[in-house]
Amino acid sequence: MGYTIGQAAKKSGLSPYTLRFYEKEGLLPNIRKNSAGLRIFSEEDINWLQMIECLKGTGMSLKNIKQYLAWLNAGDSTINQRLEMFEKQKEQLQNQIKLLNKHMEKINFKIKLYTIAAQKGTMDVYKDNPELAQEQKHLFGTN
Amino acid sequence: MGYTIGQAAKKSGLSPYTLRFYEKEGLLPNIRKNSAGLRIFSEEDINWLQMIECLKGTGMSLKNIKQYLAWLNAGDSTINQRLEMFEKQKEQLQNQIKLLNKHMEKINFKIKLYTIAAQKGTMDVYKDNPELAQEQKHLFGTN
DNA sequence: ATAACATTTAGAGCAAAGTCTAAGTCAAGC
DNA sequence: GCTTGACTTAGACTTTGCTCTAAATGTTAT
Repeated sequence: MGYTIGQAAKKSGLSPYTLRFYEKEGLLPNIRKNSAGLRIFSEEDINWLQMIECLKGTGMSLKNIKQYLAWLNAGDSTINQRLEMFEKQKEQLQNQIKLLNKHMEKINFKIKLYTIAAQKGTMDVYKDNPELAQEQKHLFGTN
Repeated sequence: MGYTIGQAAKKSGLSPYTLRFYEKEGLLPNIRKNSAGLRIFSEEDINWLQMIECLKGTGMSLKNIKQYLAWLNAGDSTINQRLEMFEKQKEQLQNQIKLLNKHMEKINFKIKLYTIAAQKGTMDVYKDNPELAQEQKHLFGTN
């Protein structure tokens, strides 16, 4: 029926330091304390930590997460702001994934290149594999 | 035949401050200077900046990028380290993309939820849409 | 009942990655 | 020949997000 800070840390993958820090910052309101003054994290608190991880992991700053929390606490009058926030976050996330896929292409090319180079023991691979030069230019060329 | 720092900044999307900072940190070796002492960025320098962006964008620290640069400069004897580095980076990137897709599911759910809530003007949406509660639990439940 | 361990607080410290300031140089346009 | 604007340097400052320290208190196992 509730987790200590250490247990919550394990469940969430964050450190106890981080959890205290988040509480200090106002990102974890309403954490209960037991008679000895120890924080008791509820299942709900753990879920909220997961939401924080989701937002943080998609590039939202703690400051903006705090804003979202404020809207949550403000009730129904902020539904539209919250919807708008998630829509923006979605768009941003789509762009982020697109960008990462582009990065993946470059990394895959480098792996291909270095695999050949490793076999030959030299970076001088273009003469035997002229198509690599083309691909290189396509992936990295700026003009 | 070469860009000033301002032009290179525009081309790369970084600020002049950042470019100077990168040079100070040793991430941009061999930047030429003209007779007046102005930095002249070559096409190659711009391409290298793109590679930095790729590595940084996939979570590599500047310190590790510097290590890669050191391997590049060391020549053929470091081909295997570089290959290994890119393979690790690829794996990490795959995990990152997987995680972002999970985050995307949560965000899509929130958009669905808030869209309904916005129509109704209240967060009390579960009674009319009991399937949402299920989905919520599936996406956010911890046990 | 004592050692070992987890937790509490306030506040200091830290690492990463920039970002800016100040004082000076230089080239171009009016 | 003077102003405007981009550039130079060294070095200080900022932001974000933790991470740790110290001293005290509480809990658990032996």
